Amino acid sequence: MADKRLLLIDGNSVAFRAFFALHNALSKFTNQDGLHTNAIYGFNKMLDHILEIVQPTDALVAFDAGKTTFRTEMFDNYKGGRSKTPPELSEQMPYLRELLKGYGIKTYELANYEADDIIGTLSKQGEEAGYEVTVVTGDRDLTQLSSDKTTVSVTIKGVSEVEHYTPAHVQEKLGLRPAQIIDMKGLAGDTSDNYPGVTKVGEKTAIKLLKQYDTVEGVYEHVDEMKPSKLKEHLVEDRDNAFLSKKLATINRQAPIKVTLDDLQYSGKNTATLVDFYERMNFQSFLKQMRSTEGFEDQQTVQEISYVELTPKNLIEVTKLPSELSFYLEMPDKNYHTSSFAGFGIGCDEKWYVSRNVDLLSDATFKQLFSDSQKQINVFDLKRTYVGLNRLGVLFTNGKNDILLQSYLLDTNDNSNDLGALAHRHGYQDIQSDEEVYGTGVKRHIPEDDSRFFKHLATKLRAIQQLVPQLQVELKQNEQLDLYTNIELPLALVLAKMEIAGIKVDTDRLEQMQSEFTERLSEIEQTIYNEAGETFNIKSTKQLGTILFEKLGLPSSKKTKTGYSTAVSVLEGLRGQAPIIDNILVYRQISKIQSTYVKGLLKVVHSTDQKVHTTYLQTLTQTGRLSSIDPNLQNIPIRLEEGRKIRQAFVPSKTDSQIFSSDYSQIELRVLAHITGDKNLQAAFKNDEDIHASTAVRIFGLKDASEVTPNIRRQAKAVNFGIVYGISDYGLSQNIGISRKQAKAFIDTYFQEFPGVKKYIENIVQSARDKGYVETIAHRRRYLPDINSSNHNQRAFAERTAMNTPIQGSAADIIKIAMIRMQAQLETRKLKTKMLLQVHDELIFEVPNDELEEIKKLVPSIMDSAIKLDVPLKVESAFGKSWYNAK
DNA sequence: CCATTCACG
DNA sequence: ACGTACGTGAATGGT
Repeated sequence: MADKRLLLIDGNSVAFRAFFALHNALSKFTNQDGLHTNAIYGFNKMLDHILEIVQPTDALVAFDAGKTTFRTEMFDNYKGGRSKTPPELSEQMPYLRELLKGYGIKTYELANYEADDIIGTLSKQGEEAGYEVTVVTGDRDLTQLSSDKTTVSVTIKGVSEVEHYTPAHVQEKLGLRPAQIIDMKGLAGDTSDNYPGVTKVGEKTAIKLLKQYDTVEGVYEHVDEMKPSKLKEHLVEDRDNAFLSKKLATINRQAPIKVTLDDLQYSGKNTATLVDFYERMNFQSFLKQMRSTEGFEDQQTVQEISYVELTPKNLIEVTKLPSELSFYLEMPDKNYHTSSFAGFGIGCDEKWYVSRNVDLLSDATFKQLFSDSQKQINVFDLKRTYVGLNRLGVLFTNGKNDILLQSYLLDTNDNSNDLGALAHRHGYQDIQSDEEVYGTGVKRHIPEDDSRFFKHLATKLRAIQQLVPQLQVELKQNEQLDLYTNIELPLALVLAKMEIAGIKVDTDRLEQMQSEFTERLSEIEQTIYNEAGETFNIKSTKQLGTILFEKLGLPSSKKTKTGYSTAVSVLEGLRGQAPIIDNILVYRQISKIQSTYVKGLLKVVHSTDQKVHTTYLQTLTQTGRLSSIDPNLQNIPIRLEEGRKIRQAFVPSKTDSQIFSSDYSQIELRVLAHITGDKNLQAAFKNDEDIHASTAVRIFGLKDASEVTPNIRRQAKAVNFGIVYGISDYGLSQNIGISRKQAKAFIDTYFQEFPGVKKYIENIVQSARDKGYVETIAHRRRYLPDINSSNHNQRAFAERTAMNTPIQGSAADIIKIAMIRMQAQLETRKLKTKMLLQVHDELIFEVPNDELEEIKKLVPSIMDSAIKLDVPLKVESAFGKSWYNAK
């Protein structure tokens, strides 16, 4: 084996081969995010195989830079007629580059040149520098590069098997020298690259001619001597084509590449990067393979890091740190309102201070530090940190960069609660995930070994520092700095304060409800057992299905993956056919209230203050809405009276106070009117009309609102909802129980009456196709990778999302701005009123009676002026002695 | 750990 | 011809 071995891979061609080799199994190769991975997988297999054989000292993967090249300039139909790359393959290309990064192999592309030319140029340079060169490709044209120093390996049967072309092998297969490949292509042309060659001349004839005359030039020098024949006529006729085709087939071996052989050293793969990558691609077999490799543990370790353990004695040192710092507070449980504290770290520029003793944070040193406006503290998850510090009696007012919040804004999928995983996704490798250090499931625990724990804390601080400038640049590129700085960052503090405030729960009321429901449930249960003729678990859809559709022989309509559907919509269709149906519906309703709301809430009331403290997830939803967990206070019942009574248990924590609630009226349709610019929709809001009624007038062609019956209004309302959700005739027909044809007619009329809305829908879908994402008013961004999918369902879903996200998301932007201004007003006016909850278009407060008059004016005025739209925003308010009474 | 159901906007 | 409304979280049963 030579000392210097150069491996050159044609990235596009191998990826293409890999994709089609595993095309049958396409649906099996998808990761957690729905990304197809078959080409990446196949490419990886090929790489492992070829690296084993070649053991290169230097390596590069070349990619095509784009459609236009110097060849398309020579012949504008070059590669014309080729069907475009399937989106399921294109979506994999960026990840292929990530894979190669993990393998430590450089990639390169050059505008106006194909990957072939890069490879031709480097192989020539390599030969001259004394390398043994191996070229890997799926394209046999490249065999023109084979020589005594260069082997061209062409993938066959899938991708990991290759056929090695040496000059001898070319001779054996074709009877030609490698250099004659281009002459063969000149005469025969190439259908896949769409250039013609000579009419009626294929590979066979071309080879015969070349054996006699050696080259295209040779053929034409002697064409006059040939006996008259059809072949001769074609040769003469297509002379120009032959020379052009030869030129097109010739690989440029002097492309103006910017890489040199010195850049291509190959020193083996980066295990940590690959493990992370394989996890994201869900490549279990490669992961297993890596774990079984010897020295895996060693390779996992990140770059060394030093730290100082903080103690009361050296506490003073943190005051001497520079003004911009990283801080991390470790709370092992998911719920930070109740979690224990494991430790913390602070520092910058390789001076990392760590400790398990969180009591140190309560020292005046830190109290001063965290409210010093001259300092800027960077963290991962500001809201979590704020609440944690608050529990330790420390007010945290100078948080600057929250890398969790920032990476979520950059890509809403990037919302993992693991700093290590986040860092890896942003290309920073010197950190392990919590899972790796703390373990998973029941085995998860903070290491007893100080050095292991402290090192992990220090690497977190380092990762924060490294990522802050990078994310800053990316936010700026996306025009999202304003969204971060003026909305999400201040909102994090507002939310923290709301969570800390909590809402008081009347547990006596809940317990009273619990015993009432228990009694009612056992009565209904008995009736159902009697009607069924046996006892069974009513909560089991499987058992219930058997009883209803087999034992009682009721007609089953809808099925689920696992059996009969027993959803409400199905049961409602069976009403009247058997008395058991009504009882089951009532049982379901009551037991839902009982288990989720009565028992569920009682479980999470804090015994210290009789309150529930929800956690808002600020970095979860794909639209920019908040979500609420543990408990979820955004889905407390309201539609049915039975459930609505739950709201009686949410009460003011102080005497002589009220629960006050303000909500935006029709905010999504108002946002729709603004974004689409539709004049008719805007006029309805400007005139403060009942929007569903005026929609009804338009789509049913009525004279005026007086002709709108409740049923017609209901249908118009469903159409309005449908528009916001990204309408389909089927969806609408299901929702209001009409035929699909009728639904389609409604939609068509709607678009005639509201042409601006129609135009918007067309434009937003096109823009999503072009850019790959959609945006809200405040530049919140959602990527839609499926918008160009060849799968109809996925594509249709992405199109509906493209319509809905700017609307739902802009409404979320608006209420977030209102919340920030509201909290600011409460503080500057030194009011005792507390903002407690947000339910998407509604804010709930606890208001002392003597502030009620002020709040009644203040809240709506702030909410309706949060943002200036082309239509007015409308806010409605109510208050009472419980949330139930605030209606 | 996934599927189903149902609570909310 | 495809098979559907958009965004969430919690409880439960069953593998």
